[in-house]
Amino acid sequence: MDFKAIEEKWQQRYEEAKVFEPVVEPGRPKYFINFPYPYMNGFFHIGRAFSGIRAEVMGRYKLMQGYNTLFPFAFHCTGTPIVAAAERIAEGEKKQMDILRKMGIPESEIPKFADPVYWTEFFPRETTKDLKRIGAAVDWSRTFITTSLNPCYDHFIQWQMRKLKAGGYIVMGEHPVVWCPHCKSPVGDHGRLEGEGVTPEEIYLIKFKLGETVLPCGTYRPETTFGVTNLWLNPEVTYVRAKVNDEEWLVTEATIEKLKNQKFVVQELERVPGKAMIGKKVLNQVTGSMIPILPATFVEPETGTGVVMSVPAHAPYDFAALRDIENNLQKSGLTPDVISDIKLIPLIKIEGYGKFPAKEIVEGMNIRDQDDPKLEEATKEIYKKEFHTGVLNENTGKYAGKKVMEAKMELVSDFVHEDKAAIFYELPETVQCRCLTKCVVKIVSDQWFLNYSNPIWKAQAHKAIANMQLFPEKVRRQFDYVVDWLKDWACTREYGLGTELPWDRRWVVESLSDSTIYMAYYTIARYVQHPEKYGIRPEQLTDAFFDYVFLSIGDGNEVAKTTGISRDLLDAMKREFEYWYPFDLRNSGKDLVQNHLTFAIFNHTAIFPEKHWPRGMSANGFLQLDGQKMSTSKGNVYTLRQICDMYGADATRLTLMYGGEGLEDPNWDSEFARGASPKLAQWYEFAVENYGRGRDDEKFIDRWLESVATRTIRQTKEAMDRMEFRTAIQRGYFDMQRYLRWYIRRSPVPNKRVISWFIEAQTKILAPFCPHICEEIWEKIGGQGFIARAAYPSWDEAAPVDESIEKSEDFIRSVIEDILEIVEVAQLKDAKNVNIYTADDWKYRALQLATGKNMGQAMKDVMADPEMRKAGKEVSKYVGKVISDRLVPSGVDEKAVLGEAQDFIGQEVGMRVVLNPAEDPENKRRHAIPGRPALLIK
RNA sequence: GCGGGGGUUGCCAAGCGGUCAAAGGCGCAGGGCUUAGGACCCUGUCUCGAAGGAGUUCGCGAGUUCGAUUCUCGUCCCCCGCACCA
Repeated sequence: MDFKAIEEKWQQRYEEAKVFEPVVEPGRPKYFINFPYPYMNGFFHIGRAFSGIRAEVMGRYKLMQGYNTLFPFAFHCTGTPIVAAAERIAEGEKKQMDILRKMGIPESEIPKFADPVYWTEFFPRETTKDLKRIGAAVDWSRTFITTSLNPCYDHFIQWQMRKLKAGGYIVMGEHPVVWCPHCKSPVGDHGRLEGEGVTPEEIYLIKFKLGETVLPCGTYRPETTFGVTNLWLNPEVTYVRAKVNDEEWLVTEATIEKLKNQKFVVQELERVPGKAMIGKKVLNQVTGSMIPILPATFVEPETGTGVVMSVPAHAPYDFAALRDIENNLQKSGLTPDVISDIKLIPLIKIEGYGKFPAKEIVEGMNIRDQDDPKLEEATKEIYKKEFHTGVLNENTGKYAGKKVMEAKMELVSDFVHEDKAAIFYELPETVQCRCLTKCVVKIVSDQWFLNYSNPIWKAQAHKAIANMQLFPEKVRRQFDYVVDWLKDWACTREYGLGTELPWDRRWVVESLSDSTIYMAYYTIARYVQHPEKYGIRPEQLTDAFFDYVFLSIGDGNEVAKTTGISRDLLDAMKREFEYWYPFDLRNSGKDLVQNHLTFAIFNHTAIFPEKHWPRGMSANGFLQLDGQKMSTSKGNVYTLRQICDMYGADATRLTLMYGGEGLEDPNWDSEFARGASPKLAQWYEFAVENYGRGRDDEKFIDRWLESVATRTIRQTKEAMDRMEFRTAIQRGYFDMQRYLRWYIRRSPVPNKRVISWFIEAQTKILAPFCPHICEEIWEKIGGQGFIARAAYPSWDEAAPVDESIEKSEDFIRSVIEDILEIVEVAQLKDAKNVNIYTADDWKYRALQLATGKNMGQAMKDVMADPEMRKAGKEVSKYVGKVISDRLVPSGVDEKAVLGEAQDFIGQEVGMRVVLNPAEDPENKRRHAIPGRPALLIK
């Protein structure tokens, strides 16, 4: 079977007939589904294709449900990666060129990628091809790219930003970033050689005082200020006395640059060798005590401020260093009295440790000195325990009795307000820029933020979520959590492709911020993106235009006049928006719940009235490849194009959708993919061969097939409604096929009406998953139009599932299985004859009377029947079994069913079947119970 | 660490108080389709079993219950996110 030819044939027909380019049809219910446009720095990845095709399958399903369905698609080009990659190509960087080579870009084409604009042309074009190739039911008349390269979209984003600003949703502020001092720009993950995922962490500078000089000690644990016994300075390091804001600080040289980057005003005064400070006494402003400065070699000048406070009761490093001094007082050059005053000060109680946890762990782990690497582990252990389970002691004043976790922020805020501490940012690990420079933390000011921390806005977002349909329902918690957790989002960048911030042209709108309400743009894209048809020029897309079309603000005639767009065209767009909006569902990978999808919710509530807020969101896991996580290092990353070449469109789609559902990571099963085409080919052949053929008389088994298929279609539809596509394929394909196989076994010549009905239903169920082959079948069996637009299978509510028929069939199956098992176990391969004895009538009656009751009541009711009393002992034995095994009557007329299926059973087991013969040589009949006839095999 | 999602028989995966040795798919084994078969159909696929049965299983450890894969608690492991970025 030539799948490729079939796929191309139908893709062409789809395009010619504009099957997926819906137009406004007033009165007809619509369904608008979409998918976050992919970023165009490469081909469409198979993992992303999984999420995209889920949306597309849902769209196709809704179309078959009768909805006027819109599934548009666009391409994201905003941000730095494309620009950065193009620059690297321009520089001839091998690594970047290899990436393109690996994608299959011919050598001669590579130089073109030195221009970022080329990326934005090439990849959207190629991705479009790939999506058409997979049969994606996309309305391509609405496609576009982002950034100023698309002036119409650019105007739309400018309108959006002005709208948000006018609404008070955009504020100015500052925030810490990872910064490259050489490139003079923030360095995101993709711009780093080292330090992926590292972000600035807040640390606290506790101010100790030596006269008027402040010694700021960097710490993650401000609560331990209550237990400081001394400070540590590295005697081998040079310190600097400097004017910092209005105070005089003492810090290491390396700290000076860091302070400057973090908005401290710094003026260096003089250099001081660390050694000179040893032995001096400083004031702990929090406790009021005077403590000495002691020497420690573990103090690194690059970390924190190079000034460290010592809490030997709770910090293993401090305890070890202090012990080192005691052990070798001479070397430290200190007098004994300095040391003798130092007493460990406990301030946190935790379970499993005594008063001095640091002492215990250092001694317990046999840590030799302050340079012992085991200290790292000890510190982590104590920190974790104390932070999560620790309670502050009475010597912590107003914080006493509180948990460390809870008291920490309160105490920081108090210290800072009392000028006893300052907030500072530090990188917990080294970050190296691609230019080889070591990165630092910089506080960027004049930065524009989307004010997601605004509680009123958060409340709106919660409200929107509460009214949304979510798949799977489990993500609701996550959405609500994210809304609460989200802080202000820096929505502008200094660098990269995008839309200039309309009121401050230095900035470009950041790439997640230009992607929040663009689904609205899809509704009018078929007009504004096609000047050749409608003659709309970008400059005509004024704020008044968008206000009118999207928000019904302003007078149509006035807007037509000022924009120069005809009133008719204007209103056509307005109608289009009002018909399609809000969107019904947006599907993506689960990673976008925490940012993009939630941003979309926020921004919709800010700009649109409630009736246009999103109706639904859905999320799915990340595609694994044959159980392996996809990653470049494993070399198992595939593009949609590659997979499609290997397996074909329908097989790829079916395999993807059978890969999994819910939030768990789905799996691409190559074995399944390999077997998919033959399976589909087989269905094609069966359908075409059997449709409209068969006998006319109706048998028991025909009703059985109708019954099980009806039930299964219903289950399939329910799964489809919830986007549970794996379940839908399980029920709607594999279960259906299993039933069909049994049906054919029972009745090699099918009933004409039933088999034709079944073939139609099965093909339609498969159609959203494997559209091409299903179109082909549909055509061959004389279906009207495209199966893509045919009505999804339904069932006759009046002739519902017939349980007794299904149970009867199960009964036959179980009898056959029992016979085969006996033959197997008793090694009766040569048996020729099987006698089947159904249970005595009284057992059916006893079952009827006893079922669902307790033993006493059951016996009473059964024995009330005089007939029963005759059988006495046997009756009580059977009733006992009914109760303990919770048996229930099946309602199957066993004699009749076996009579009907006698020949079939005989044929299946290869024996002559005799039903209820008078003779019973081995006295088997008495073992028979309802649902379980006795058997004698000879 | 925090928030969320998970750990089921060779693999993928359903089940979420009794009907469960646990659906389905894949893989594997045997048989059939009177040549072949990467097609298709049957059968089997935890262990034992010369009559349809019995036993041991659902990350690990406790508990609730007449009864737990399903509920509670503890514990270990895996995935996603923790931001300024696509």
